[in-house]
Amino acid sequence: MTETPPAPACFPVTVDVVALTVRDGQLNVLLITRLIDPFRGRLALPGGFVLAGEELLEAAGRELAEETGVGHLPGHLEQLGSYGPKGRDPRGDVLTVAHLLLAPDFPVLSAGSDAEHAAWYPVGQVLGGELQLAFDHGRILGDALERAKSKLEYSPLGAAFCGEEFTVAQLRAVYEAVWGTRLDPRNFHRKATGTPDFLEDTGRMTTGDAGRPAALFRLAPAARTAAGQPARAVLNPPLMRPRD
Amino acid sequence: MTETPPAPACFPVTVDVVALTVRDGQLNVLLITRLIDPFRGRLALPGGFVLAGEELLEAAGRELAEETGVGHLPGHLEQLGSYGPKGRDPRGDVLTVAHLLLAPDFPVLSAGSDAEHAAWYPVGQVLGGELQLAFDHGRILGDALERAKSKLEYSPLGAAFCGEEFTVAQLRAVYEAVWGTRLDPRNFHRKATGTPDFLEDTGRMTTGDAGRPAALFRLAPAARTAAGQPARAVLNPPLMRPRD
DNA sequence: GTATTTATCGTCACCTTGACAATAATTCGA
DNA sequence: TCGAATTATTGTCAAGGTGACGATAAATAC
Repeated sequence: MTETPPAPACFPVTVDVVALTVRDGQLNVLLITRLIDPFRGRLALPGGFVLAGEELLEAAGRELAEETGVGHLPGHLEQLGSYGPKGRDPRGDVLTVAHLLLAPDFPVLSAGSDAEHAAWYPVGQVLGGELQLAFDHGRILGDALERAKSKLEYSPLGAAFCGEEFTVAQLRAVYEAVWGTRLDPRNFHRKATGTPDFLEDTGRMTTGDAGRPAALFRLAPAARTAAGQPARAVLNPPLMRPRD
Repeated sequence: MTETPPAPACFPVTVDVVALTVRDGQLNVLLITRLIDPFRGRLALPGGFVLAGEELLEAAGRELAEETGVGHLPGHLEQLGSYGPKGRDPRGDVLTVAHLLLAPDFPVLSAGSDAEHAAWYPVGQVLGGELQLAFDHGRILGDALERAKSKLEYSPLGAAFCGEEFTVAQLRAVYEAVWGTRLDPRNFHRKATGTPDFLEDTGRMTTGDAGRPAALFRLAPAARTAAGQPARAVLNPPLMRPRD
């Protein structure tokens, strides 16, 4: 058999992004429709090659912005993990570094006809349905969901799905969508507002919605990074997700 | 994934391994002494280039085995995260995928004079002391420690530091070394033996040690993978680590 | 207005934790 | 050989967190 040359092993490196949001109480993931082979016509995670001189997070943010047409990405972006390089692309070995974006619902610009079309898809529909993702993106999505679920337990990252200010019920809807369970509103309210360094009352209230107005909260300073995004683990003991 | 750009961006890809163990009640990390520039003479994480046709975990295991001279790696190996490629190696952009090994203490073969010397170093000495790791390995080590600490909370992975069979006290020593705290032996015993699907009594006891003989446990089947290594998250509620 | 909806506050039993007493079963040392 | 020391294990108890659910507040819907 042929010997593998001892030359330093170089690989094409891509970044992929699992962008999650909650729309109408459903967890959604951002997917693009591939216009070229392999997997032409299939849905895939947005992503692309890392450019020279770029950091991984940077590349992930750039690719996502390019493919959705948004200027500034909302939400929290973090690295998920790396996959490959063996056997995940029929064209050859490609290493991909997957990322996870937890974001409030944002509109995806329907790009022109020659660009790949990006859109939100309900996660349940992607996993359970006949939709099959390109490459190993189904596995990556699965890992991303598991990460998202567990992050909500012990970090304030659920707030990344909400806007700057939000009600306890909106935050609860995030937990319910990500975990796929119903939570008792009263117990959730007690835990969310009672956990130190989690939520901060803005003093303002919602108006116009059905039912009693709700207090508006924002993330407490201790739960935010300098950039304003939720970061530090503060939920101790964790917000426990019901195990089956 | 997007269309292939004119010049697909390729990078040299390495794997690094943060191998942790507990020796004499102290958390230790496996480091090699670099024999070549850059950072000649400095301590660094073991690692090396990913070869064509290799998976990441495979490459990490191979490199670690090569540099320590052990045949079969004990313990639990998992991916930690990727770093770079920008600005971490003075010779150029290199992407590295860091890994984490939690293992029982194993002897490192002192390799010949021309090979890089691998040895265990107490983590406290590496972090606090004048020892400065090569490249961005100090940051990687820091991330690895944080990962290890949090894994012990909600997974049975502490047992990866022990052998096949172990006493509750040995497991407690692992927690104390990794977390850098003292734990009450009685409360730890209650939690460890009382958590379903965590420990399984072998029916055998220790002999010869000072004090009352201790019962020998192994990981419960539900906490093991097929390979025998601890895997599934079972500690719910978690084994809480004392926060400052 | 009255019904409905949603938010928020309380209550209570149960469970887990942290602190610590008590007992068991061995080795160590005189 | 016999206490002393050491380590393991079982309990006890108060404090705090959780799950289940009643009750009340404050808006919109009809």
